[in-house]
Amino acid sequence: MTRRNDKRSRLIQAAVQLFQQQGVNITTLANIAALANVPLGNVYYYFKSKESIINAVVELHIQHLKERFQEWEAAFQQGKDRLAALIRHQNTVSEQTIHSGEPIGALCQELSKQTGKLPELSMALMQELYQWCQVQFKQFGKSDSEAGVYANHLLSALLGNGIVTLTFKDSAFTKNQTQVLLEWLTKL
Amino acid sequence: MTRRNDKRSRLIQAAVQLFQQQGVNITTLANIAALANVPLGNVYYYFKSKESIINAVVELHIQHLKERFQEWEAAFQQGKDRLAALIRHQNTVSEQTIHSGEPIGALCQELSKQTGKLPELSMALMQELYQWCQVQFKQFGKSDSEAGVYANHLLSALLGNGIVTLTFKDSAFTKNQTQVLLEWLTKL
DNA sequence: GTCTATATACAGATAGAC
DNA sequence: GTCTATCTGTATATAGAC
Repeated sequence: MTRRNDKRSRLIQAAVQLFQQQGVNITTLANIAALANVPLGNVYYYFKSKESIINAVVELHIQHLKERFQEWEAAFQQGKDRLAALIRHQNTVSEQTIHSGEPIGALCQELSKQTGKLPELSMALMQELYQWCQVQFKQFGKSDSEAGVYANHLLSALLGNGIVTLTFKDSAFTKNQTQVLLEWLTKL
Repeated sequence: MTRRNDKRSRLIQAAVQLFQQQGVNITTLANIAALANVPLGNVYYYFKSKESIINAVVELHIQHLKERFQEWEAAFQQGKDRLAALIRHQNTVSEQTIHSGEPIGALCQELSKQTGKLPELSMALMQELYQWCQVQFKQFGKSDSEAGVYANHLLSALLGNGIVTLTFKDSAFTKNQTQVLLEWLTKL
């Protein structure tokens, strides 16, 4: 790993964190540079614009999703169990959700309202999540369209719960929603 | 209605619209003033800061919610039917959701990450929605805690579906989620 | 009450020394 | 490759003429 990549990835890491905590629009390049311990002017050696940092952040989220999906695919044979892992994962990060909300939902909401290529990018991120869920539902016998409806319902519930938990600043909203979704999943 | 209130309410209306379409952080006072046909400098005769406009916008949302709730309470005797009206309402504005998302969820997500009094304000808005749902669930026999869990699930599903529909820019996600929620409600 | 002009602050982005 | 200094644009907010 070169020194170049080291600073670059530190900047991306810092951006991921700040976008999540404060939102994309509020976060300045100065914020990111400061958290990454990189001088402001140097940022432009690694990224040509703020938008290109956003791009890199979304790509990283997609990569992290893929890694997590691979873990669950290796750990669980059944689609139901894999989806249960996704639901439980939400619960394990509930304390973080209190302060920053659900990262992917918040990011997509913000980027979808932007101009330029950002909306498409956020669609790709959401698609990653949606398709994986859909595949898991199909794995245990649901049809294409059923699986789509269920994936939509599951994602909506998870992302929306991020908003509720963040707004009320109370992880109890995540905890009881987790139970409801696990019961729903079991009965499918 | 005095001329003063006329301009003031035009500014609030414009802010409601722009906050919904673009988000709070991106929207400038110049945007709001232009849409309301009020010179920029004049805005400060009616509002002492951007934050006070945000305040007024949230208050208006709360007022609109109360009005809608009163209509549904008058139109339907049963809590179940009232909640069904809330679910169907989401479907009637689905075309708007494609472009701007679900207004209250988006607003709360943004304001909850801000500093100052805005997070409390967004909590009050969400609380309005949450409590009304909870009351309706109790109306048809659910206990306090059951009603809380159901209200949480319903709100999460509705607000989260706003993110999914906005990101994919496809109202089909709202339509099939509406069906799922109505069936879920019927079986409770 | 209304509006123009402007002060102030800070954002994204660049030039160029080292 | 790295960093300082700075340009340029634009946001919030104010001063003050009318």
